[in-house]
Amino acid sequence: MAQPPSKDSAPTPDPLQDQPEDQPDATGSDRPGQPLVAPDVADARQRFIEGWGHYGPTWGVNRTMAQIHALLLLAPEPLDAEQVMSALNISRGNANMNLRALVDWGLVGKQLKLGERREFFVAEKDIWQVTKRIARERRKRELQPMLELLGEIKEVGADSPDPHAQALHQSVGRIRRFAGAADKVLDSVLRADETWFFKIFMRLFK
Amino acid sequence: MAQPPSKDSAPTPDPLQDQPEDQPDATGSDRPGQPLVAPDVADARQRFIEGWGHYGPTWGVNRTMAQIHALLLLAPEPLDAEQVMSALNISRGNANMNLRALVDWGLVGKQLKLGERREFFVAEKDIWQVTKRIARERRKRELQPMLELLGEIKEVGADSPDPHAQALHQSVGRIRRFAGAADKVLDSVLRADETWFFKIFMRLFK
DNA sequence: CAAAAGGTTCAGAAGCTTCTGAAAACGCTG
DNA sequence: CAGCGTTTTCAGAAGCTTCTGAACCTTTTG
Repeated sequence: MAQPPSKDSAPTPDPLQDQPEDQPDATGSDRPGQPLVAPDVADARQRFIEGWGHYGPTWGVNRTMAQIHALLLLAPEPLDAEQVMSALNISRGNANMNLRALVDWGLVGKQLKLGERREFFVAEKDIWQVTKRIARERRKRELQPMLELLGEIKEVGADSPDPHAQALHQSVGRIRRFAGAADKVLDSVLRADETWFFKIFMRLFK
Repeated sequence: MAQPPSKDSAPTPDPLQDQPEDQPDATGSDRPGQPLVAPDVADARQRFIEGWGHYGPTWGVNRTMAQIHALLLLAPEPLDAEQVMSALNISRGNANMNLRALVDWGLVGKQLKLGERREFFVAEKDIWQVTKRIARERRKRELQPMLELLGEIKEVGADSPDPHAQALHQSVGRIRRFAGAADKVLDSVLRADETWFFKIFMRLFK
């Protein structure tokens, strides 16, 4: 995180490869430049999981959590902890911890099958829901505390002649107005029904 | 990053205090519950810088970078490296590195005063510009590579009877459509003129 | 051109986060 | 209530990121 903006002029920023994961490519296909020969399913899965894991951290979930989420997104049916562990080559503790975190975030649901003691996990597959969940969390954890702080100091320096005090007061004011607006926007969007939201946006930005 | 959603029911999530920074409170004011006695300017500055630094990482800039940015946001006039170093108690190397990163991100500008060899730094004070810069960077670095990956694997499994292949194909399709829409929205917003954007939004979400 | 002032670099230190593996706890079922 | 399959916990290990401080480089000026 926080490298400076890519200065390199390479048009393709970076192949999403992360850790090559010594699980060998289950296929042997060596995808050529042309998309004529479609890469095989297992390969695509792998690439998706790596990509999702790669960008997870910038959404606020760590890499393993994101990989588990990706795995579950692609699973046609619920998986148990054991399956997650072996698919991603992670330890029991790690799997348990991150699965729980995913459940806490509301990105993954626990499912109990009758007559089964194991717990199974299913990902929320509706990406819009996923986005809303994350946005909601981050609003609560980041935007709102910041707003509160800004509210507390918004009057400071209002009527001081000192340029430092004035600069403070003005900056805080500007930021507060902006953050307040953003908060309102977010709130509306998060409350809004998906189709309503999309209808408006699709019209505006098509 | 990536703690699970706050389960604690405490309504005030967390005082933005981060590192108490043994620079003693420059004021001695002990702000009471009521905002009658406004906290003093130096105290407010400090709190703002700490808060900004605290949330920086979730925006993609690290803590020190965010603190420097905050410091510059509140400064009535350009600061040089020395001032940044002593205000935040960081080393020369650290200051240099993070200042440069801020310049690369486009969040801070270098300013040369005539007859001065030192470089001075000014923050972009327009928060909407700041937001756009960050959004633009992240779009380029995260959204677009992901879209490219999704494009490459979008056909995989399309006509396979295997449920794994089908699940893959469907998930990838859903995510790709969503990401594509998000990308278009972002693009429009980023191109758009500030006032235009705000006009529409303020109308929609007031 | 020597000294001074400022900027840059980088190897190692410090600090955080995440992961592992093993032990403990849990909760059925016979 | 013993045994078993499963989940949870946690101390230490591993790995990453960031920070420091000192050496190095560059530019200006007496």
